[in-house]
Amino acid sequence: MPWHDHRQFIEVDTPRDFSFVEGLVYLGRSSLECMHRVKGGALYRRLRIDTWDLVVKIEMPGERLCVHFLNATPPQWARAEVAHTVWAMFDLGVEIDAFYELAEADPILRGLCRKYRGLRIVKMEDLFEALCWAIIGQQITLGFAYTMKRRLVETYGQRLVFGGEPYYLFPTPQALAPLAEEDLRVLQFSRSKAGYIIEIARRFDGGQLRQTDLADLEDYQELKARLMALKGVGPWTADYVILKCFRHRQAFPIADVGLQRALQIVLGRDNKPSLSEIRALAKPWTGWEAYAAFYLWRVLYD
DNA sequence: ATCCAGGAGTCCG
DNA sequence: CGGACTCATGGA
Repeated sequence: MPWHDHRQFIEVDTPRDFSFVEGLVYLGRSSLECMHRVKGGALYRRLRIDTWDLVVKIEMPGERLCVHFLNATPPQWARAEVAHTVWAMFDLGVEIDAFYELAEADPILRGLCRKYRGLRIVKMEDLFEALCWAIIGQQITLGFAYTMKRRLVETYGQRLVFGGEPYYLFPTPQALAPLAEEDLRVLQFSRSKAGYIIEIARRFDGGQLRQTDLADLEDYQELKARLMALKGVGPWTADYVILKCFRHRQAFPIADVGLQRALQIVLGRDNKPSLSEIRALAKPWTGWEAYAAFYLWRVLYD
């Protein structure tokens, strides 16, 4: 992961077949997103690196990703950490050639991979945030999900205003662990979702649940099982979170309504494919299911 | 009112 | 295990 230091900004080398623009399309897919902003071909967001609380602008004017430090000048070790974070954020370590090779032989993926070439999974670095977001998004419209997340973030996250714009850190487990269900119900969380999220916050806070422990798990099935052991985390949430947070590329949220809608569009049908149909279609995608899902979602953002 | 939305838990054979 | 039923909440 080679990077170049310029003190007030860093540059990160990028592999072939990486489209920053496609990453921005994904990140900018909803105007209701509260954790970052896409503006003028750049991504603006807050980044917590140990004790360093950074506001960064990420752009790609040339062959390298460029991360500008807007509110501080972090030390060299923290800049190195930022380079690593950005590398992971855009999944730059994945050798995507194998996926494209597989896609060329697949009637569904072929067109998608040609059209959206360079699109890589945009990751979330924080497992707790990913779990909360997935649980929030269960069985409700995305618009309402964004509203719920914004309320949670505005109420329990940490706000920083820079350049007249608000930047938030997602609520920590420590911030949510002491809550009672009613505290989230007033934000229009259902009783069950409130309970799930608070319980998971307590697991993190108590140290029984640690992202690093799960990241060490080599086996996808074991990781999925560990996530599903949490109340409120079913197959869809587990796969969604693995896709967004972990390296395992087998993750495939097959029950995802968006995925089904995307397949309906790509197949040019007037109804959504059944789970068994999707299973059959996804057979050739073995080992790259997460990328297949991410590319399919992309058709929803056009 | 009715159906849907980036599901999960539970129970049953 | 796979299926059926229940729960839960706002939006269109």
